[in-house]
Amino acid sequence: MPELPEVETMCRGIQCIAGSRITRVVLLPCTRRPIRLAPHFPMLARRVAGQRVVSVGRLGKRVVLELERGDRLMIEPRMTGLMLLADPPSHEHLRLRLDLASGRVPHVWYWDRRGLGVVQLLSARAFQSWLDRQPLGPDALTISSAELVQRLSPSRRPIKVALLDQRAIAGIGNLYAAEILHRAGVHPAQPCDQLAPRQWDALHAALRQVLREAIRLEGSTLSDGTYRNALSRSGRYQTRHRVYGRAGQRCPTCRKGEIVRMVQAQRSSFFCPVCQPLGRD
DNA sequence: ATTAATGTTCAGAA
DNA sequence: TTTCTGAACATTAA
Repeated sequence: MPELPEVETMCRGIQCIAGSRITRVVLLPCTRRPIRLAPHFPMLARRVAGQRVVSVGRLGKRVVLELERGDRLMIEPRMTGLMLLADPPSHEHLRLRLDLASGRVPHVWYWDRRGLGVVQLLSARAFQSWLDRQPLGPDALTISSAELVQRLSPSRRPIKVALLDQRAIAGIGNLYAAEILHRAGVHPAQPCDQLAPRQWDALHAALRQVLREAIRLEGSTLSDGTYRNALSRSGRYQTRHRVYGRAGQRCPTCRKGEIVRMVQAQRSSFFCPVCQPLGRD
């Protein structure tokens, strides 16, 4: 579930570790199976000890810790991964602890309730070749209107499906795609190559508004309560959801339409048929 | 007790 | 080249 706003919140929350030296990496026991680590992690883990954290950054939906020797600790939270400064809420599943020699906090944790996330330690070269192999699109938070149109409009795919394609644009997941399309008044099934210029403008504006507001409110904590910020506090954007997870309810914007759930690319899409008519306006 | 749903990425096929 | 399908992951709600 962590999408751009949640991952951005994690990065901001642990920003204070930048400059700290990692004294050791501890993989704590978990109830079932270990988190999915790169196969060579145990060997490379020793490399981490003693290195200073140069920067904490976000790459799409991933957290990237840049270390002083150029190594990157790349964390992909997938469904239930979290970066925490506070102690993890339970002993279940993966806990990766980086002990810090300096700074205000002694440890930073990666905790993953279901263990679906991926943690990789990459050398500078491996990181570069990963970037070459896995070209992410421009970040959704900073993409320009022209770039959005240029990258998405040639496709015949439904706009909802294209928004989820990280090579086209990086950071958007299922939840925010639904909210963005609703705010823009665009039907999720509308083919990209059939959006009118004014719809692209609306989409670009909605993209910025929704993501910025979601970051301001520290992301969305759904009913399962898994997602938390670095200090273990819930996000608050879920109170602003207008369509996501609200099938059958009246649309809070127009108060006329009933939110519909449909399946696209094996994912749930939610939209209001009144606010989001199919077609060019 | 079984099944479906959940979000994301990736391998492989059309 | 582009687009689609299915698998994998762990857990829980139905």
